[in-house]
Amino acid sequence: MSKNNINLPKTSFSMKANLQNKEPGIIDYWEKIDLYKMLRSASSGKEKFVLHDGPPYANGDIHMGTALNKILKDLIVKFHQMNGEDSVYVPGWDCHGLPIEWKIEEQYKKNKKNKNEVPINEFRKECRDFATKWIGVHKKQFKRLGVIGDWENYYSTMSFDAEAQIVRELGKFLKEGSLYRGYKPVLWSTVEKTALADAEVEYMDHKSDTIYVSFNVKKSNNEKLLNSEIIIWTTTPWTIPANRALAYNENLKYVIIKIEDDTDFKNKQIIVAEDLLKSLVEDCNIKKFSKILTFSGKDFKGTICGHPFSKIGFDYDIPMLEANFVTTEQGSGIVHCAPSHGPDDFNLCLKNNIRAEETVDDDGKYTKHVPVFQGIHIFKANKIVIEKLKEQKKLLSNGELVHSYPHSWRSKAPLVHRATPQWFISMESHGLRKKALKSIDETNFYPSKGKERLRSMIELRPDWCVSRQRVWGVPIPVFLSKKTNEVLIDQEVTDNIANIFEKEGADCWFEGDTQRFLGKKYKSEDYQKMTDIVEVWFDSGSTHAYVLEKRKDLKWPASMYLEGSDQHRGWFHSSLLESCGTRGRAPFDSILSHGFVVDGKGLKMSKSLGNIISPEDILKKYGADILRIWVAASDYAEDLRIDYSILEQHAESYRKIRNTFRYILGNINDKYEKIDFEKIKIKDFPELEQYMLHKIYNLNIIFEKNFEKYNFHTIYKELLNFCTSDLSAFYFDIRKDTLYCDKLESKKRILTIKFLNIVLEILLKWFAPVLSFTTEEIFSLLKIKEKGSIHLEKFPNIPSNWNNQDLSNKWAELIKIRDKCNSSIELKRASKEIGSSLEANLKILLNEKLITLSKGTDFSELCITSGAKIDKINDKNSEEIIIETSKAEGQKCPVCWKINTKPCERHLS
RNA sequence: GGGCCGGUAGCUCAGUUGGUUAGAGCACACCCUUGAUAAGGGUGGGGUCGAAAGUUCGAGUCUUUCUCGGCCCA
Repeated sequence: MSKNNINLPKTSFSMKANLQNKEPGIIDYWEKIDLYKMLRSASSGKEKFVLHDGPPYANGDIHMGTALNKILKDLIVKFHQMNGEDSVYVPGWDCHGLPIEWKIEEQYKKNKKNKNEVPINEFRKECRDFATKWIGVHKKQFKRLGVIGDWENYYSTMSFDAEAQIVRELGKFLKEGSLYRGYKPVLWSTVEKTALADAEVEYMDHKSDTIYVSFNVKKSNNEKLLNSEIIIWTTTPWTIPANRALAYNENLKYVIIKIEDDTDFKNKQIIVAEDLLKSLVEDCNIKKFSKILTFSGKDFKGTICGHPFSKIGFDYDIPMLEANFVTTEQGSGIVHCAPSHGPDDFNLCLKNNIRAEETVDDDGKYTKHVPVFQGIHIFKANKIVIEKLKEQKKLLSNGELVHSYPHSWRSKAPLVHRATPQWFISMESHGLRKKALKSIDETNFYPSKGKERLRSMIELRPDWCVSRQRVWGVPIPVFLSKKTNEVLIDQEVTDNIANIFEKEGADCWFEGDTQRFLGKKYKSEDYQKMTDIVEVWFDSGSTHAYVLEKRKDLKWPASMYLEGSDQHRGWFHSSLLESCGTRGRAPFDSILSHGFVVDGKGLKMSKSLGNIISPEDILKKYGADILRIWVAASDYAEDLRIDYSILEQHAESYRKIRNTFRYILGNINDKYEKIDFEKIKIKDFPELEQYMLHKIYNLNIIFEKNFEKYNFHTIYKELLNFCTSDLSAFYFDIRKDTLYCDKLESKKRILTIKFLNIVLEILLKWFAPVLSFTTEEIFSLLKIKEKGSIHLEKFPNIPSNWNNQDLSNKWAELIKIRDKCNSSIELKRASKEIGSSLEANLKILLNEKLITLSKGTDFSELCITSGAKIDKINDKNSEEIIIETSKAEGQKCPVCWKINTKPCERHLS
């Protein structure tokens, strides 16, 4: 008589998870039953929750950041779905842009092919194919993570309808008048006659002419500066004709010296930064000079200078502007600014209302905007500039310098910054900045710090440059009048272009008849077609228009946009601006941003540090559910650390959760019985179960409260603690005796089984968004529904009558006594008097208050001992709890293993 | 270099408006169990809160500086 008489747990749910091999089968199952479609039809008519997918770039395998992003999205989508909403997720991809263009060009390079000899649409087709290929790869990888979405009907920025809608969106800015043509310096190759992106630039040594040039002070608030000349230093003499301003740093000290050498500068006063005086004096070979005075950079405020060529046609004011990019590394501490030839110069001048203009043309020749030099090539201009400066007695000194300088990766020719015509969307002309700031106020941010971050960027940003001189993208759908150089603004033309793109894709812009875009109203020979393309942030910033607005299964605005915190300057930003410009408000109600994935020490992952972990590695070693736990358990508001010891820890927690399920499944023998929570008569249950139901009630409140704030790591921690502390170490341990040793028909055992069914259902549902695979494994094992899925279920409704605060208070006291008992038992165990707690008998000494409280409580059951007696403590007023543990005497019942001097009452025969 | 954010036990996270010996789970150590068994239970050790200075009767919690790290910008 032993094992045959007891009810040991039995289940087909294995202890070992073997997730890496089991999960793909579950994904196949979801595809087979078409889970996404089932979800949609099951929740049709429900309130929609739309998490609009920010499109990843269709290029290269996914990394941890992408995995984090997609899993987090999936968690939120599933939480809302199980919350009873119609939670729709349509994934998308970002396809246009330079990185893909670059990859194709690299392939060309390998095959000794020249991009310029390939017809543009052949090249574009290769880009399209490349993106298509990676969409396929990504799709597979995302599905493997357990992400449920409309994978068949995904969106992409290169679909014809997207390309058409991008044209329409830009057309709205054009029509409104906020899209304008301006100038901005870009890195330009005069050899290839093209703009280059940073990625196409190689830095190599280059010998430059250097000059020290003087600018005379014309006006100043500070009298002592009058009659002096400001000295600047530059390595690009050819930019002097394009000079429009001088920059100083108000934190530097400057000095006025009087030159006494017998040169062009004899008896002239010059101004330079004090820290650079010594090197300047050496460089310019100044032998004799006297210091007049030193002053703070702040004193420059309001100073106006004259151009060194003022006498030969450059007769305009050169204001001095404050700029913190001015340093004392080299030069004179005052920087000459040509807004058409440097990004710093450009931005500083823009801030001070000095616009850049086209000073140099595509070939590298000065334009008509530059007197004297018009038609001269800039690379031949240095000599002439130096000569003219000498003539004007403005050249303090000149020399040569070998330094690192940008060159074209193709031709190896040196590059220049050159203001080129670009298309901008004005932040001010139609109140775009104001609208965007208002929208930010009306948006919920998770975490809240995102709001400030986005706001400060919008507050400060310059006009939005939406044009790029590239090939792979949507063309800027604009015509310029050849006669007047004016922009053609006609809604009919825009609509016409969009409609053609919708049918044929944007490739047709680059070949064939131009007349078809213009329609009958205009003649193609009168107009110049733009060849720039739209920058990709405008593409993805418009997804709300061609995805949210166009699809019937979605809604505008989206409930949420969710991306990494870098997207405050990226997609959040461009979507906000695009939508505010065209629709007057943000395309989202809320924004959730997450931190970056870093290694176990908080350092970013990099090849050189060798600390990169790929999702693929984790899937192979642990499986997707462990990765999902990592996401759920981490605080996404900060950076998320990951390494193998962290994963190992989560895998350990997973095992605990898995065994919690296994214990339940084993004891119900895989036979799940649905319990109607509303019909439960709570008072039928023993107090222990009532207390556990109260715990569940409380946990549910925590669950709901934290779901509202998207605090998944709190939810996960609470659920894990519940499994570990409340179930495994407490309830399960106590009820083993009932489950194993009571007869099947015992009322207590039946109620215990009933309770296990309740907990099973609740835990399955609560864990489903995180443990998408494991909960599905259990769900299908229970054979609850043919073609069913845990993901079609809703979160449990916990009846309010499970709440029982009085009972909870009482049990808090009982558990305190239990803890004391355990400590006492442990002492006996340490002294080797007993081993198992069943070898112990307890004598519990309590005050009267606690004795009353403990009435009806069997501490031998609670503490899993063979016996427990309660007695009055000697000192009446004592708050103390005294436990005396003794070794149980008598016979061990072969069934329940309790030791008693009398035969076991439950297991007599 | 600038803007923003962050640094609490080995790990993941809690720490309300500044107030008693800084918490949880995991990991670890030891013990028990062998009827959840590559499982389960018990007990216990461990942090002075990135560093320093300051405000205060009192600071993980406020201020300043520094340091380390992350994102964005230059």
